[in-house]
Amino acid sequence: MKLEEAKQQFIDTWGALGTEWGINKSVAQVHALLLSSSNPISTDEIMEMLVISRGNANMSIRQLIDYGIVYKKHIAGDRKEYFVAEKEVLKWAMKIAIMRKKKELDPVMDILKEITVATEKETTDDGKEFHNTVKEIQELTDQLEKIANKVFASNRADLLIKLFKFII
Amino acid sequence: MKLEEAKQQFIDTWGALGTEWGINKSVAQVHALLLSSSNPISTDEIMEMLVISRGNANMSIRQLIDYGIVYKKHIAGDRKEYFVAEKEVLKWAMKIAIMRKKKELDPVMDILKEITVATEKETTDDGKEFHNTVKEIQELTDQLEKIANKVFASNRADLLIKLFKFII
DNA sequence: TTTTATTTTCAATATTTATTGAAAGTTTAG
DNA sequence: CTAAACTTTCAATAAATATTGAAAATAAAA
Repeated sequence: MKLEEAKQQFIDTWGALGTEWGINKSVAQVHALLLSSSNPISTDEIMEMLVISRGNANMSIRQLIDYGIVYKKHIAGDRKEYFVAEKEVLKWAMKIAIMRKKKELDPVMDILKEITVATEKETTDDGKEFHNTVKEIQELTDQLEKIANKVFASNRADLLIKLFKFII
Repeated sequence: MKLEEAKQQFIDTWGALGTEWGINKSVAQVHALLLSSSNPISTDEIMEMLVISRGNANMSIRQLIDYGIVYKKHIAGDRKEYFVAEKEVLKWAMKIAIMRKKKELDPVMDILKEITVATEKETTDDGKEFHNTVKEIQELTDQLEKIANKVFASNRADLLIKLFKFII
């Protein structure tokens, strides 16, 4: 397999995986492209290499920058903006996890909590069972969130993985 | 908040969360509806309560049954099929996790492995750096997969959560 | 300042994904 | 067996989501 082929396959795979998990294909592909490149890349190069429009390239880059996993890089004597991806895997993986948790999971956890409280005083069997179901989900996500928060805060997920492998 | 209101909010929230994570809205809503009900529910009731078509209801139920998180329930003297959701949270959460891992993550891990091997002998700086990036991703996912497999196999994720809370 | 290069925005359009509903298939009752 | 009850399938359609591309905005150079 030639290098360019390998890179292309990586980009395609990343794009497909993103799609399945609710991440825009172009965003995932731009991320993969930047990950697979040693040097900073400009918007024009991204457009050309992924065959996407300027608008799409621009918005995808911006989203990755918002996630904090891609940085702008100024190149002396060039007016264009260049971009590089955070290459440390655990670092960007954690940033994506933190961002998605905050944006998508936290609001749901709040609602689960609300529902749990609101159904506390149900008297019917049906009401009590629903309360218990929601409460169980809420308590489990709560425990997982506490663990996740500690992992995120520690910034030493690598050590934790080692520890976990040792224990289990 | 009235019980019916609470249930509806649970169903809506579940549907929205599913959508964000690549799970069909109707599938997630049917799951939530079954979770929030003490008694088995028929296709007709699902159609009525969620205001969806027979085809959609049928396919959503089937998918949940395929996941192994919803069961058919025969009711004596009734020709209709009724359905109940697995109520034990950890049980269905694990089943969903296992299924998605197998279907969506495992193939990607295979490809990452392939790319890692295929770029082993790269000689250019660019080639070597790409190889390292992919290898790092591959190794991390590999470690996480091993942990996940053990957790899945143990069927005692509850104990592991307690253990983890204790350690960290 | 004016010109030119570059980036951003967003309405229009294309693509993908979800949903419908009626016909075909299946099962059970009479 | 035949009819009725129920389930499944899937082509057609609708809805949601992603992408384009050109105009507007911004920034740098002349």
